Amino acid sequence: MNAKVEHEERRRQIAEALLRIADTQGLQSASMRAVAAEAGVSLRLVQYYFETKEGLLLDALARLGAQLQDRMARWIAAAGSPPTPRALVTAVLACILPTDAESRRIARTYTAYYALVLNDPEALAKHGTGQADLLESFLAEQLRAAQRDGGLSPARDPRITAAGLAALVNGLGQSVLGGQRDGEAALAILTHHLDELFDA
Amino acid sequence: MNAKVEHEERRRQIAEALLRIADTQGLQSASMRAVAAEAGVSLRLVQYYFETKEGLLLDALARLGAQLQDRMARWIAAAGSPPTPRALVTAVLACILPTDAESRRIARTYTAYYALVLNDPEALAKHGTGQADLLESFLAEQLRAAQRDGGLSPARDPRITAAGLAALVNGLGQSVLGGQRDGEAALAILTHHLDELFDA
DNA sequence: CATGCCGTGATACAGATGTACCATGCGAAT
DNA sequence: ATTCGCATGGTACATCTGTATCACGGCATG
Repeated sequence: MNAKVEHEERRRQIAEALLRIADTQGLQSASMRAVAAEAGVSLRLVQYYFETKEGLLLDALARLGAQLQDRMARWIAAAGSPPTPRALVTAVLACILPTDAESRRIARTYTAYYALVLNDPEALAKHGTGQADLLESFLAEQLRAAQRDGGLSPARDPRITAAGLAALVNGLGQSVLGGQRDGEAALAILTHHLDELFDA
Repeated sequence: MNAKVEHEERRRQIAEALLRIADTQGLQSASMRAVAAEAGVSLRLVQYYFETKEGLLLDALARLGAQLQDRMARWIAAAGSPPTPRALVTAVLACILPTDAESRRIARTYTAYYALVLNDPEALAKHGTGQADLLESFLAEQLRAAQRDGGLSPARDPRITAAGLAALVNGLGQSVLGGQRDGEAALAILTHHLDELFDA
């Protein structure tokens, strides 16, 4: 049916307007009216397609997660075929770092949500740990594969090393968003650490 | 003069009420009226001691920074006398990690400010890079000292390693606040990485 | 043709928020 | 004793926010 397709299209249009505002002005500026104006629709329509504001926020957050997953899939695909474990780890981590417009947008928007979700324990339980745990598991698995291939010292603990790498890129991303350094400097620090990890 | 002392005392009382709300409910819940109620004073007094809300937010942020600096000074003092460079690095990094009530409070409150400041470029320039750069410089200096003492391989780049450590603890802190793991697990990951750094 | 549902618009409403204004008490200085 | 400045209280005001309500046109189905 055509109506349903347009429905989803409208929801996407409105949710992405919200994400655009969250990126450029922060979530506290994303009022229903501001989202409506940004999306070029009336306030009533935002209400119509998302009954409540919480619904809109949650839907947009889900779309943001999908966008990040898309980006990661693209960077993984660009890691070569077949990719080495080291290439996969490098791709995934570098992909998260705010080095270009898209990753900066995603990082900034995630940060906007982060502070909001920290004081909402139930939303935290639902959306918080899932993606991050998945990332760390993936990294740990690739590190184990690298150990089997001899590209990584067997003395390293894959789980702990994976957690450290994930935390490192998150922290580096924060420093980039905070203006402490630019994306290239952060990437240089990351690759430096990866070199030390895989060459020792 | 007594009046001035009370003045500062009132400002402290009100600013700490703001920080308490930012910690427990987030900065978006820290309205003038909420701060007044939390501090046990009238709305008019909050206006009187801080002409504008922005002034209150900035003052409270400065106090938060001082509290973190105090905590770091205490942890440095507890690192032994004379402390080894490694002990200093460990103390400073572990002190930032949200492992007890105070550090969790500071980390949560900083996060609340973080999202707000990200979309205010001028405030970002003033408060953003200073503390973080200072921390990294301190860490780099201690790493150089460790290299002179033979406790750290001279092959490591102090600046890059210091930046990596700072980013690591920030990222670990994020994961703790997000509920991905508890403070002890984060501390275990940090000490594991420090062991690998200093023993290799 | 009539009916009724769906998308859309305009607007109303209640509450919150930052700030401004007026008033009052009180201690000190003239 | 009067005046003056500071600390404090109460409250008004304009604006914004999320949500609810009323209204209208179109289109399909009976």
